[in-house]
Amino acid sequence: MKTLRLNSNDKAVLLGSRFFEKLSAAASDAILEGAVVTNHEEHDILFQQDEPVDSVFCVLSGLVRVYRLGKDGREADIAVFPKGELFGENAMFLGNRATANAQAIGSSTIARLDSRNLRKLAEQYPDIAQALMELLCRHGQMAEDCLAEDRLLTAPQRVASYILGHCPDGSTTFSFRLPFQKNVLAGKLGLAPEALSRAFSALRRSGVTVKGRMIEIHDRQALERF
Amino acid sequence: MKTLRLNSNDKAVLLGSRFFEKLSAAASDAILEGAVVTNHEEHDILFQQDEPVDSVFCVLSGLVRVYRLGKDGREADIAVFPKGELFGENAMFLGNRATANAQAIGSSTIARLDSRNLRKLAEQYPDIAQALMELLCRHGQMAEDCLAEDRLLTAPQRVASYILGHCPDGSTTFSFRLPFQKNVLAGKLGLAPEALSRAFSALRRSGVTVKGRMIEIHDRQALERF
DNA sequence: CGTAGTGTTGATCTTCTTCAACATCCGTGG
DNA sequence: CCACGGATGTTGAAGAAGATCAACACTACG
Repeated sequence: MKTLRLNSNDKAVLLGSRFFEKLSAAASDAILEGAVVTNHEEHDILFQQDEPVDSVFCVLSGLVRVYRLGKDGREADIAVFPKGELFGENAMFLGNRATANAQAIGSSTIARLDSRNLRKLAEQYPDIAQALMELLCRHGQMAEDCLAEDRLLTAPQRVASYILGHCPDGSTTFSFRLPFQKNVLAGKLGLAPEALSRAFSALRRSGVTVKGRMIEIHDRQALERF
Repeated sequence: MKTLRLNSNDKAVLLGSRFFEKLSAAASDAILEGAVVTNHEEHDILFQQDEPVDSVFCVLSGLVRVYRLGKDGREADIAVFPKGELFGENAMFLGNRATANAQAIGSSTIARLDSRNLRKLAEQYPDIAQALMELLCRHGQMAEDCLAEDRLLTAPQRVASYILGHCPDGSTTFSFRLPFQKNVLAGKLGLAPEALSRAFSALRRSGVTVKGRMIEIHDRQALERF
């Protein structure tokens, strides 16, 4: 795999991300010092469970799916990360071993930040430590949210919840475009693609229109009650 | 609720916990400065979703269940914490609001560490920041593990996995006592109590004996294959 | 225009929940 | 010490929710 230096656009994406936004320029520069970029085709594997990993990753373009493998080869998605999100930071605290697999969805550009460096910097800059804690917390929260939704909600309810998550608070009517294929959404929600399809059918009766990747919500309240 | 100072036993439990073990005495003292202890009966609520929380908690004795509530009142366990475990640290990074509920299982003693103080100390002592990151990472990992197991394993497989988690690596035969009622285990595994019961029945045919809270494994390999 | 990839629908099967009945365990008070 | 009652756990039967498999539709793109 060819590794490149960051170009200015890469840098802009990184600095605009949740992780970097509160950091001083000095801290950011120190982290990005030595960062590299790789390009990936659809389905490329970025790292695999139990293998050594010495970077923290950031999606510069495209999408990354993080998942675990079952003994039978089935896959369970843990998270899907869009442009601007850091991931793979867990390995840093667990002996530099990945606890999951990561795969590019569509062709993607990925930045790699040296985790040893990041760790050292976290000792030096309290801001970086703080940013790392917030990152870990967000990711923990994401997993807990998923777990709770899986256990409390049916498939159509999970889909409704996902849709509502994209819907600004005030509005009763709203529409948006899915940021990825339904395939991927199904995985993220822990559903078979067929189940997602059926869930959309069920929601259609509650004022949700689905055409391709476009979702229209005609009655927010109805969805919330679902 | 009556709040007490830490007694020497309380301190011993805290200092022996995963979180404190790598900290210097100075750091530990600084954190425990101003810590208080509360006693709770079974089912007491320690904090509730969306309510302000300004402490990080530690179980000194007993057990604590962290869970979310569904719209219909159903509950989904996120985690169960035994003696010596810190919890509730997420609120610290999310505007001091709890994102879940916490409840004592059986009568329990709980330490409360001021989160504002802890946060300040994390800036000052890199060790503390490091310990916090490891805590967050562990808890995130726990949630991801649960999520993956929920999605990849059937009820008997999840129970087998739980049992294997208590079984030292080398042994083929092993026995241990459940650290809590089956009720609680069911919740932790995301199962109805009946499903847990049936899972134990299924495992009995693979060399697992269950009598009260005692679990005996007669053939580790058989369990792993399950 | 044809083909591969993606999504939908139907039918069936498995798994788990739910509800109800029953069994077992345990502490309390007679 | 025994008897009782409540809590806890087990078992059975019915039902709901999803998974899976198969067929088909739609779309995109060469």
